[in-house]
Amino acid sequence: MTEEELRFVEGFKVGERYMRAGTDIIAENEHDQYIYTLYAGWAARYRTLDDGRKQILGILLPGDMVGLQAAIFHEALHAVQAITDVTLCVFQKERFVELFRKQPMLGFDVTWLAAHSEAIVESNLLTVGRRNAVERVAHFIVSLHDRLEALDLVSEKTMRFPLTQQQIADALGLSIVHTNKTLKRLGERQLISLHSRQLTVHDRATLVEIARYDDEVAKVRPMI
Amino acid sequence: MTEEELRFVEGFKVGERYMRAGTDIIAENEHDQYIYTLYAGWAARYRTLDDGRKQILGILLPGDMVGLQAAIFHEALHAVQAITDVTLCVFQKERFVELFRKQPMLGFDVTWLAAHSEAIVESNLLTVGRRNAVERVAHFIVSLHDRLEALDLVSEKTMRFPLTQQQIADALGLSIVHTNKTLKRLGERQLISLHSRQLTVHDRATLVEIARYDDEVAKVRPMI
DNA sequence: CGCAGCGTTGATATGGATCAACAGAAGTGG
DNA sequence: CCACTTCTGTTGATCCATATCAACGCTGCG
Repeated sequence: MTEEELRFVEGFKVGERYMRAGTDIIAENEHDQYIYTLYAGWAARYRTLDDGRKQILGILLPGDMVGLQAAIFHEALHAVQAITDVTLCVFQKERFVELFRKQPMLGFDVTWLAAHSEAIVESNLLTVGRRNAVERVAHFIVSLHDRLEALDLVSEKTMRFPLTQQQIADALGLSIVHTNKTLKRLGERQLISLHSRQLTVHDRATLVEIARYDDEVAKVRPMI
Repeated sequence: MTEEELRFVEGFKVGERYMRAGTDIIAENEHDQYIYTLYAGWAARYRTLDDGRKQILGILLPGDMVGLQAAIFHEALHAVQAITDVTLCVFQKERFVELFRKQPMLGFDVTWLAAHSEAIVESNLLTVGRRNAVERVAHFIVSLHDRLEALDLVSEKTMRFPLTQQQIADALGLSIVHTNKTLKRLGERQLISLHSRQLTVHDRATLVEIARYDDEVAKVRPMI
């Protein structure tokens, strides 16, 4: 990022915001005037059916952008919920178009992020559409593991893992009971252990094999 | 679109390309030097597991962009297959970055398209993760119906519908047999009829209700 | 004529949902 | 400090939506 771009982004920034676990950062169909970047904590994008069924579309980790869709369409088609307490960098939405005009290469980076986020959703769609329960859970864990590792949030194969089993179930299109049993089976096979919000991946290789995990999404990312 | 932008896009265009039904326009992990716009015909983006299970991520209709991901990541994470015979407008990929630099607002439109395409995938993820078979088929049909209507490709509630049942099954994460039985049931209920690649939607309202269809994706779109 | 691709239909199997009950942990108010 | 509630996780029993298997029919084509 050039110095000029950096200065531009700084000027773009309004401040920071702190939100409690469980609250909605963005509600479905809402349009607020800000875009965010997740600075610390975990969040989840999700959509719901009117009878309450819920599907988590993707997990957001530090560095991810929140509210791009809302910025482009003037209202979000999905909601975003804080999974843990969360701190966000806040940017002004009105100046979003300005970014494309004045710093075209930053505009390109935004497109990069949009495409990247689509790639993750696609990957989740493949999982939910065509993998069985064990494969789904294995895939989910490996892919989160790798993302966290890239952020240097894994040490000794162990990471913070603040998701409830209900949330895992909603991400994978499974019932909570079956999710529980599947997790337990992976534990019995010594592939993972999960206690008090700490996850250890003992045997990534076997998980990859079970999940038919295909590395997939590029690791390089623009700084924004 | 300003005249200047129009001229730019024209200069960007390399030519046209015609492809037969069934061929891959873009293969998984391939990187070719072009980006396309679907000018006529239907196509499908899909991903596969190594044992052959296949998930269709989205149906592409005339006007949709093909290969954006490939342009941004230098290789595609999904493949794109022509469902019918297809004609494509071909653009040069190397000049893609140039577009952002010289015509920032076209860059914004590209981001718009990326976000739009993500919204469709998200919608499909919700479908596959949380709707049952009837709901899935109903949702799939209504949403295609509406997209085709916006393109003025529906007359008398009837449209060309070139998908095989295998393809519908792969889009919805169902088996082909169950897809067949579900379609049949919708037919018996007088909601649709589907014969020789022609689909008639007799009762959109009931389908919407079954699917809990939520209009969702914006209809305005930039010209590109 | 024979084959290949697609659709159709019934019989059977099963993965995962649903139901029900309970256990532990953490918070809350008295 | 103790009841009480709420949230999350655990486990077994049962049910059912969907997958799988197996045949067959139709159509178009070389």
